[in-house]
Amino acid sequence: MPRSMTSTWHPTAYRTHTLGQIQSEGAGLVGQEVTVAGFLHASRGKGAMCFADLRDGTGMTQVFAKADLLGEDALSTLQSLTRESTLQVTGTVAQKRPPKVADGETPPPPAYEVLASSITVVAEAQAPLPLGVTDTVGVGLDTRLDNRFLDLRRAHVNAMFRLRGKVLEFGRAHLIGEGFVETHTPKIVATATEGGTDLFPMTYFETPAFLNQSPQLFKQLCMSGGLERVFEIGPAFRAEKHDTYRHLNEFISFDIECSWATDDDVMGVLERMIHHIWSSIASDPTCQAHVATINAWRATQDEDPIEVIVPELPFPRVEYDDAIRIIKERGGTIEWGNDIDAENSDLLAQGLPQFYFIPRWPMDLKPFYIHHVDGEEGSTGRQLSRGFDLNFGRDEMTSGGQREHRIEVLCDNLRNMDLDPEAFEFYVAGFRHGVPPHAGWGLGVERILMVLTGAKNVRETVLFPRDRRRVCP
RNA sequence: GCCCGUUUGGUGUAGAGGUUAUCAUGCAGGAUUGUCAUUCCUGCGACCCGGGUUCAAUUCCCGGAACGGGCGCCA
Repeated sequence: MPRSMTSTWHPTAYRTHTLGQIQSEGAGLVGQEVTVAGFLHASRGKGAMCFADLRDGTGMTQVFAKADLLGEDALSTLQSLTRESTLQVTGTVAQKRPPKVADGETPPPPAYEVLASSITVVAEAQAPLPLGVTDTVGVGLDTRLDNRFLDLRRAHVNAMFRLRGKVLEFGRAHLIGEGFVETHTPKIVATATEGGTDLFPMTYFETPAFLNQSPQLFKQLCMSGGLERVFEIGPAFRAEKHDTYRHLNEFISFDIECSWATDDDVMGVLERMIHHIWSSIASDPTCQAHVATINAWRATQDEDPIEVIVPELPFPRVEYDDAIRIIKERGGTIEWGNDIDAENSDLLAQGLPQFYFIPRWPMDLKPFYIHHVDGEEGSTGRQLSRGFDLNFGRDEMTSGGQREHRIEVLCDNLRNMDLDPEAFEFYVAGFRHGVPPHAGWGLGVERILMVLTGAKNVRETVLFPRDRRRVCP
């Protein structure tokens, strides 16, 4: 499996080096003139000298300024510049004087700074800031989201989104390695794709249309089209007026569909992919640095550090039938045929500290496109399906299953669920001229990120979340 | 959609029927400093909106708005 590529930062019109390079390549740069740029993270010193911490996307470097090198005017400009202003600094690289350390303590590794010879204020930051980028005082989520551009400058928030990118990178790499092809399906659709959930209506020229709730039906048509193994990472829209820590009205769904496969086969794909993501993050130094940044913040908030614990393969499987029995044994109120609600999920999750599958749900709890095998019945004699969920603790990460490829059964399912096969003709047609048996799943990217980063609210894992009350920014 | 709660400087908070409204952070000015989350001094800055009760409401009551938590449903 290809490792994550090491990124190369080329010089740009605004800088010769990144601030990260000043630190990582500092020994070789001492005495050399460089131009760097970034946000003014902090500045100290109002007298004859000034220490300014400059921050860019790669790290932080101290700029040291004295009047004899920089000039009186430029020095006082720097000293009066507001936090978070952007500036460009030209100067020579030098090794920082090591800090005083108490006896017995080991001195820190050498660090490098820029002795400023000229500065350009690019864009001044208005004060006061709507939220403090470097402050350790807590900030309410709503204030943060209203000012997300500033919130993102905070180290632990920035680290969250860099980790998000890595999760997608590792997940994508794993699926490509298993022979899956990346695809895109339409987000503007003419009919309700699955029924059940509320959709956002829109107008497509003169035709009523909707934002797609999932790529489900289209990725199945790809199976009919012989693409064999596809995946898609894309948005899904749900007009549900829910208001919880784990729901969004726009989220990113990580979907696969796989031909000549059963539910058990694609559970294997899913657990191998998650295992790959976790083990890649655990062994990637950049990711570990992001985790450390998040943990440094958590420490200031009296929160326990997060740990990247690579889950063991295979993940536990607790069939629906057993899940109901276990919940009852633990005192939960539930009947065979009920969905497993949050409270009962808590009971079930006892003793299951990580990811676990719940396969073989009752057929009448699953959508029309889920396959069933005649004769597979639960303890009450009712028909089971080949649908499964993947949970972490109480939270559902994935739902998936083997799909119904038998056209007569598919149409029966539609009718049994009060849906009209005519309305799904574009989909049903795909089963009329030969189709492989197939299976797949959809994984909530944000929910996976909650697990990885310890975020208690799904909104933390999305740049600009869309929820019941928020469409802006 | 249902239930519960919250709303105090830019940010995060404490608090009480009558206070100079607490603390932290921030901001402004000053002193100190090749600093390492500098330190110290001085100052600035707030009770969500409407109505009611009361001699007096930011505090109690009602309504609204905004936000947060729980549930349903889902990924």
